[in-house]
Amino acid sequence: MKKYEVILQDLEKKIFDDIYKENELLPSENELSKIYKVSRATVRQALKILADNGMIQQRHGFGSMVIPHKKLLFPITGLTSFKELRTSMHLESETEVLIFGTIEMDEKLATLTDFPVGCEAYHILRRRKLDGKYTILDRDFFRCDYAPELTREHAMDSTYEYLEDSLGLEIAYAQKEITVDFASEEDFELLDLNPMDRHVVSVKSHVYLADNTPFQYTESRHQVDKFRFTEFARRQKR
Amino acid sequence: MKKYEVILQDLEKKIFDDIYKENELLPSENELSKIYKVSRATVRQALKILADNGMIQQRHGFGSMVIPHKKLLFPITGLTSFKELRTSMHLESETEVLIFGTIEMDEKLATLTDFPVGCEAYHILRRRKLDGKYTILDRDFFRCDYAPELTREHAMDSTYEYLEDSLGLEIAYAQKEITVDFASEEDFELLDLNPMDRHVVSVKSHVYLADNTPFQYTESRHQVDKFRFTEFARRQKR
DNA sequence: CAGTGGTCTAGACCACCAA
DNA sequence: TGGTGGTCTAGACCACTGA
Repeated sequence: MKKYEVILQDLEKKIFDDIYKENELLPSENELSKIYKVSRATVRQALKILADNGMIQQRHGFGSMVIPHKKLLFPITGLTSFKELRTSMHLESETEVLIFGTIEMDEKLATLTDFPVGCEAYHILRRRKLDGKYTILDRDFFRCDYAPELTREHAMDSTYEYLEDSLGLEIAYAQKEITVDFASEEDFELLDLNPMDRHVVSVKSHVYLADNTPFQYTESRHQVDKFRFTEFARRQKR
Repeated sequence: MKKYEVILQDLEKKIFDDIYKENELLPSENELSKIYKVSRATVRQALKILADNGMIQQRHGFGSMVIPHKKLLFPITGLTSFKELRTSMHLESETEVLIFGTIEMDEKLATLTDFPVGCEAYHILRRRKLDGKYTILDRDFFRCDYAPELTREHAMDSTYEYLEDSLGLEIAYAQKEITVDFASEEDFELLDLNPMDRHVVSVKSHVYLADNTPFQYTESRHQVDKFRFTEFARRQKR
């Protein structure tokens, strides 16, 4: 493990365990570099990540203050799969695989997914049950050439676990879009929507590998009253 | 201007101007440090920001590749005010100030805004017209003790310009939450909602200053079919 | 004022990638 | 294997905060 990762995890744990309390200062960078016996640059690398994740607020000439976090619930900033979400929220849930097949990208699908025309992809439709109600419908496209031998069983469980741990794929980043769309016939058919609801929340994601290959396209359709998205955002420098 | 900022802006411009093209590599860090006559660490500081903003993808042992960006529309990651949004989208718009007053925080309001009980705050209600329709309703609370002499005129224009440029307030970060709520009577009264629509998209933000003071609370209510949120997200390291 | 974080340098070694 | 980015060091100077 890298030095800055050790420091990062230690600081995270101490913040979580209230050794460094909300609205109080961490030891100074010089002190931390003595404590961990590393250079100040290494300490700063760990602190930068804490700041990016909204755990501390660094102030020039003053110190690094712990941002209050106890009142916050689950922060979904970044790529978060349904399974991670479920476990972090401690909710009962079930996943049902409705479609598991492959499909070739025609012009229209290629534009949607950002895959090349003619590329073969897995097409997976999954339904998620939360608190006994069908709440989320996930449609996924994975490129076959990068994820060979993906099975129905992987789809039931966590696909990402298989892709990252077993195949060693490096998922790098995603471009997401959240909109509110009209509920389709399929939505009404497969989800427990309130008949009065005309809309669902749609979360569309293009997912890319470390080499910029478009690898996955997902659309997630949520019952409107069960949807919640939170974000920690730092003010853009101008 | 700091050296890394000069490099950052130069690289941004060259990416935007297609001198460094999509899916091609930037010069290596060693080359860049020769080009700009700085240390490699300074180059890396600029590259880190480009990577955070989704402009490049860095790969160990390979190089920094320009992420395709031409197909992307407006990215709203971070704190983006209505005015910035409007100008970046080149949309016609108007702002109307419906309420401009002050209010003292009782127990309930204090919990909502995260301000201390008894604290005095500006209460501003604004309506935004897009393409001739009333589309967005913004309710703002600003702490009076940090923003003295905020006027109706500031509210008509950009409040952030006044707060940051004139008052020198350092807005640091925000915690945002997006949900779909039932449209209230007020929403129906003040917005051009489709009578069939029962919902609006609600974006709630707590905004904090550099010293962690809760300074602003905003709720923004959007006509569902006009709402769109996009995000660039890097995969969490595990 | 002494102490803090922000910027920057000139090195070093390593892990990774493509050829 | 040579070049790449990732980590790390030991310094330096500066700008900012609070007392």
